[in-house]
Amino acid sequence: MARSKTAATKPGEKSEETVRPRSSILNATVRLFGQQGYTGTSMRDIAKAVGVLPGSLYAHIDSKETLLLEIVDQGINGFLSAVEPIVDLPLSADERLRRAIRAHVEVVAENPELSLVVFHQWRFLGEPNLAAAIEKRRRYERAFVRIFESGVEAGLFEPTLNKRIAVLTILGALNWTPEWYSPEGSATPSQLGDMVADSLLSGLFVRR
Amino acid sequence: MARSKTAATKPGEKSEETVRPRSSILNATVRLFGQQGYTGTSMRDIAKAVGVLPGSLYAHIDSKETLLLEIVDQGINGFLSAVEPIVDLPLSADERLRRAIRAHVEVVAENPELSLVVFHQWRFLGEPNLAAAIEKRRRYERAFVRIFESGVEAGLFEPTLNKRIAVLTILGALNWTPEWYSPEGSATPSQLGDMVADSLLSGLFVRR
DNA sequence: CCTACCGATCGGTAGG
DNA sequence: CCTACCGATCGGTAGG
Repeated sequence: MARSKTAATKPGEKSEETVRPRSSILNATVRLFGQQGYTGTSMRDIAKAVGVLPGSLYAHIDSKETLLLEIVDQGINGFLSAVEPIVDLPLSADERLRRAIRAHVEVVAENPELSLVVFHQWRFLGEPNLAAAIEKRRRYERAFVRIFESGVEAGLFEPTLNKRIAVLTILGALNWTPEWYSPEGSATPSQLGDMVADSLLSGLFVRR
Repeated sequence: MARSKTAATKPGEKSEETVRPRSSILNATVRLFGQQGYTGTSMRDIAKAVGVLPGSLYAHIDSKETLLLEIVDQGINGFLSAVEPIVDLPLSADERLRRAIRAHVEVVAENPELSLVVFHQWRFLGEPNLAAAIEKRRRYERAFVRIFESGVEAGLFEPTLNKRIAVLTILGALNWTPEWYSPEGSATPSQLGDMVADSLLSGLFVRR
């Protein structure tokens, strides 16, 4: 099995290693946390998936919760760095919202299991990190709020809509995408994002 | 099963019991499963919440998974029985969709924690019951598909929308509601449902 | 990364 | 519903 000790590689030195153990632990953990949840995954599950004995994991990671923290934090950052730059682009609000939705679906498609962890497992973080994760999630919501608000100000979006509910509706639809996204589908992530944007922006009624 | 009752009360006999132990176990379990998840909740957590020693729970329930099964099944049934009767009502598709959305939000508001369990914890059911739960979830989705399709057939809903994505968008927004619903808000569940329906049916653009 | 192991906690049961 | 307890599994560690 995994007979790959990379003692030959010193820090800073160029390495042609296949996969460094830390990354393969993180990858396996993302998959397991996504499928079974944080509390439903044991360190032994992770060790088995990596092909190592349970105790050996601790040569590369600090604790189960540190693993969760790294995954959730890196995961949220992926969404933030994809969507936040769109907020202030010199484009109409509907076009910016469409691009934000598309970006969101693309990030989900890049790693659906990571997205599942991001949306569902952050609750299990301990208290200093929990607050930080919640704050980052709020930042993400705010990006959509700002686009929506600028659309209302521009006279483009319906001002009588309840702003909070409208944004929560959009975010709900988006946060649910990792639940149904499948790489098997024929549509590209970008096309899927456009379809979601079509539904959300123009609603269901026939365009006349 | 579980014919274990307090010995003083015979079946059929009137009982002035305050809360029967079975119900208080189920109530506590819904709350804990909703907050900590199925795998994150121990039988000892439940026992403590009920005010009883861990072993005593088994006088009233069969197993942890049976508890989950009952909760998920009863929970899904609540959504199905609220929404399915609306599908074939002699009303326009948009009015039926609005009522279905309102009904969904009302069911969520009735017991947000139960809704969280229904939407997130069904994965942990074992195999005969898992398939049954998935089938019931599909039935729920089909109710919305049918309303949407009848709206397209009636020339009311936009036929160029991707049907599957449009319905998944709606369901995503709805399935996310227990994540943000708070009984503290000033709007009633029915009003909240209307706001969600406003966003989803007509989209964001100004009505002219 | 393995061997060997720790104390704590898990779901659940026998017998009252 | 309690007492008393079961074997299994948990996250994690010491020392190589």
